Amino acid sequence: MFSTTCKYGIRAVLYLAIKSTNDSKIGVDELADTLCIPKHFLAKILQVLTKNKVVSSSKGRHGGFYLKKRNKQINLMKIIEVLDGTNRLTCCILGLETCDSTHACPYHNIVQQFRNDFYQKLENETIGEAAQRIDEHDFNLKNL
Amino acid sequence: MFSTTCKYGIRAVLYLAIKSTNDSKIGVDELADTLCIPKHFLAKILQVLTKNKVVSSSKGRHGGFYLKKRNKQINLMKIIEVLDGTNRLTCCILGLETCDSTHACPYHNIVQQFRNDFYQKLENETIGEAAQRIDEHDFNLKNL
DNA sequence: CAATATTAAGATAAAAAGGTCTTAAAATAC
DNA sequence: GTATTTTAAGACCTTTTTATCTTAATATTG
Ligand code: FES
Ligand code: FES
Repeated sequence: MFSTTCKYGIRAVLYLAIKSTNDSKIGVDELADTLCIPKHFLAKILQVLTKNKVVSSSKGRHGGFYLKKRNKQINLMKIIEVLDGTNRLTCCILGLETCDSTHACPYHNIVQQFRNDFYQKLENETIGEAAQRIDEHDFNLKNL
Repeated sequence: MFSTTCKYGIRAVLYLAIKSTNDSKIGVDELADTLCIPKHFLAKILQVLTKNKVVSSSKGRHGGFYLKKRNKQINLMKIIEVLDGTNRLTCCILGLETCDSTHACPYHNIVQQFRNDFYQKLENETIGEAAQRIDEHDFNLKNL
């Protein structure tokens, strides 16, 4: 469904949304350590996300990655678009060229309903809202 | 969700279920051609499926791949197990080590309901039944 | 300004997935 | 039995994905 890159990216962004503030940024080391993600790989992912204005960063002492208010208003789908492209979520589960109800494969109908819902959630929920939801329900982001 | 291998495999098996009989087997060439799948790659996939008794084959003149009655009674999940392993469908969508309600990631609940349904379908529907359903509703298996 | 901490950038490597080719083996038809 | 057709098997190549490493740039602190 998501590439490993994208899984790492989503988890990192959500973690930042919960734990970082403008005054307390988080370094790649800590982030990679906490979330059990290969450090250099995560660094690269965060660079891409930074370049695409999904996360913010600052260099030097007490620097690190963090989310500005503006970043928290971005919706989750944006992360996926940046890291995986949009096609990955919408293409036919059996790999057929077209995926729509007029060329439905045998599993299209079963899959489509769910995908619409999931898609909606990803498009309508901001990073900030997701973070809040995670906090409230104590959802998991780490490999414990 | 599925690997390319598995997508090809599923489509090929379902096509065989619809079109082949004991007396009219289908060669890799025709199969690959019809379904737009790289020939040698498909051959390899079919070998694995044959070795695992999901499809049947015979060599020589008028040989090819086909499904025996027994093959048609196998459920779809078997194909996936053979080609992708079972883990791919059940693991956490964010890549966390454990995926269950007590260690739910932020999307576990949204995903789990669908996965259960899909899983059920794959486990409960035999290849023969799927073929019949495809025939009835004219579902698509080819890249037209 | 100098020392230091940290991201940015990009080259490189390793592993996995996807795809091709060649030869062998088997079954059938003649 | 021989020629032919077809799968079986496995070596090999290519591309994509995942992961690592090195150096540069930049900001902060003192
Ligand atoms: S056509 Fe296969 S999922 Fe839509
Ligand atoms: S814990 Fe993430 S999908 Fe189940």
